[in-house]
Amino acid sequence: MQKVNLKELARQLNLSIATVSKALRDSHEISSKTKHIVLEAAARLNYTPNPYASSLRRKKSKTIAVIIPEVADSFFSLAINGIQSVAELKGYHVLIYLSHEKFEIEQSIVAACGSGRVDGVLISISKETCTNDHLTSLQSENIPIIFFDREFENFNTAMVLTNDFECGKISAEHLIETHCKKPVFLSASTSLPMCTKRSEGFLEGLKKTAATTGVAEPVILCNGSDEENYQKIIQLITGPDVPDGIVASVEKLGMQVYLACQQTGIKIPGQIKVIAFSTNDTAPILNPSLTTITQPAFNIGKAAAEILFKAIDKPNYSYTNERLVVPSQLVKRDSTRL
Amino acid sequence: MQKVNLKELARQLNLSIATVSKALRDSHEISSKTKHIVLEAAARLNYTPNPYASSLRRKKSKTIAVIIPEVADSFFSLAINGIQSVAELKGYHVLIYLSHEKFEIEQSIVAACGSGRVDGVLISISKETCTNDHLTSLQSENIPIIFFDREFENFNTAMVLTNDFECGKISAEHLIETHCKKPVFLSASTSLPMCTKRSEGFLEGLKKTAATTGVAEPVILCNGSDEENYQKIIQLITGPDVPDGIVASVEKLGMQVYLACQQTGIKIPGQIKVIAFSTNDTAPILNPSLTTITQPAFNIGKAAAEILFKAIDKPNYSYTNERLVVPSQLVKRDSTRL
DNA sequence: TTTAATTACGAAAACGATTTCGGGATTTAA
DNA sequence: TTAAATCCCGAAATCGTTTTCGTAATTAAA
Repeated sequence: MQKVNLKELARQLNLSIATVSKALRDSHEISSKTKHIVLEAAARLNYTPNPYASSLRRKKSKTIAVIIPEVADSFFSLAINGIQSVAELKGYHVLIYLSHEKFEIEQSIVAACGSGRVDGVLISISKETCTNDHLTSLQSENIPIIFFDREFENFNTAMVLTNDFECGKISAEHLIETHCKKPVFLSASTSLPMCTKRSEGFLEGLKKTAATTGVAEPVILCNGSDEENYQKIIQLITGPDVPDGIVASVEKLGMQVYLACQQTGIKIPGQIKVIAFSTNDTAPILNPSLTTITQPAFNIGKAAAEILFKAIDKPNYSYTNERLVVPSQLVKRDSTRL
Repeated sequence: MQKVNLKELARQLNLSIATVSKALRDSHEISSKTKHIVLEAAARLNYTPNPYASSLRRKKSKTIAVIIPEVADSFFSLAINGIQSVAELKGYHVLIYLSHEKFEIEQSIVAACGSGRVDGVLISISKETCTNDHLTSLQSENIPIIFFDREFENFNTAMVLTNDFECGKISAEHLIETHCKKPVFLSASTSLPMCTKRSEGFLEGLKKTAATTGVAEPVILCNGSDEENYQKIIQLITGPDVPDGIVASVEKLGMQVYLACQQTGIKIPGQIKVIAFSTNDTAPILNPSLTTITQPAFNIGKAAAEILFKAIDKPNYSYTNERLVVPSQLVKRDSTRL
């Protein structure tokens, strides 16, 4: 019960390989009578075409790659779901790769996507990524690449992002509304546009307040290890210039702010108000419930995949200029209650 | 800058295709001088072998499939990380498939894994799965299948699980210790051994209490949609026979219990104590912090992948008898505080 | 010196599918 | 009745590798 291929199928049916192949693909060259016979035999013998032989000949792998930094974040879990939902419909297979935020790993992954392994790539670049040679070389093989969530600036390709700058601004404004005098922004990276846009938006939002208020350095970089970031947060909230409002640029930093406040006995929102960019559905039942900027992770993944398949399906379609912004939403909860 | 294959490489070097191929694979048949020349040219021309041609010839895809119900759950996110960590080391590619808990989808996914597409499969079966024909037929193609987290009983293959029964028992005992008189267990399924073992363990743990205490029906089935389950929980905690302790068999049910209590104003742990099987790292900062049975999701994924690669690497190795139990841990927090 | 063994390479056959092309048999048009 | 068109099907090339096998050239053994 194995290894029944076209040759064997053809032998049993006393037909040529060519005929059987064409019958299976419903070619007009084959009579419907023959088609029926072939399909019946194929089902009976449990024939499944060898995907690699097919890919080799057709130069189509029916496979896409998704390259993300980690899968631990709930954002990427949801995004994968979105991607899968459209890949499924198109009958495509999905390879998942993790760069672990390392540029070298990302490079080798991208290289492995060449030579026809995949028909297209969805990528959220790593924090370390500083050149785009690997992406360029893939694109020169005519393999479409789409950015989602995290883009690489100055590389011309389609991307699906959220309104990072605006959300940074909104977060600052919301803190000001709730009477924060000294809000700070915890930035996860200085290289990711996703992150810098959020922090720039935050600073923009801050301009509404008098210049005399605020802390000396409203943007605090937390791009170390989990432990380092945690210590930095502890120092921040127990230090001399303690803020009364914190915006966490990524989910994990938000969690760490909560842990740090819990550990040090600092009250949210009494002493410090907190907003986090997060898609975690536990936000409403946190202690206290967490005000979030909720990204449409599923839809971002879905939209990116849809653009990718448009690019795959029509090779002459100029996909590289597509820019889609799916807006996030501020969901006010108790962590910023007055 | 594309499509440089062996033939082109050989032409430029004035060597035969066979020689170039062998040189690249470091065959002993080729002189080291020639090898150097070939390797240099390959690097210079950015040659990457076509994986599908290679797979076709070698009958090895260097790819494994991971089939899970959903990726939304944090358990599976972590498990994927564990799997990836070993696949990376082995130079394998990872295809992710989602069954959405549907048997039909699972069937077609498993079928697609045949005919050499993957060298092995890691699967956590869907709730609906009631026969194993699809798995049998894959195994008859000599493709190893390993269960992780969720097994299918009576199908003889390797599996990596956690100590579900024991943890069910522990959860009951812990509730009794904290003076619960009427604990209940929310079961996500009656078909998944993972779930039934937990509930059986729970009932076993309950035996320590006098038979007169307890609710009429201590195991409550919540296998509907999110909304249906939520309504069921609301009814439970506002009904006539309200429990004073709840064990949620899966993460999501735990979240819904919290939401329901929040909505109805019922106090945790004052009126109801809660334990959830969960790997969500927000447990410590929930309102109140949540007592969990924490599964070693990463290690389960990792261990399953390691067994799979043992099976792949040595085809005569009888992997099907491997049973690995990676124990979970009860982490006591405020939701079961006295 | 002759024979045997070793070294280094190339020709060609796979792997399993798709597709082009050609040609009998049948039907239609002239 | 003959020419042309249509319908079905098969032979063979092809995709890009890997691998077996054969064979010159060189080296070692006799």
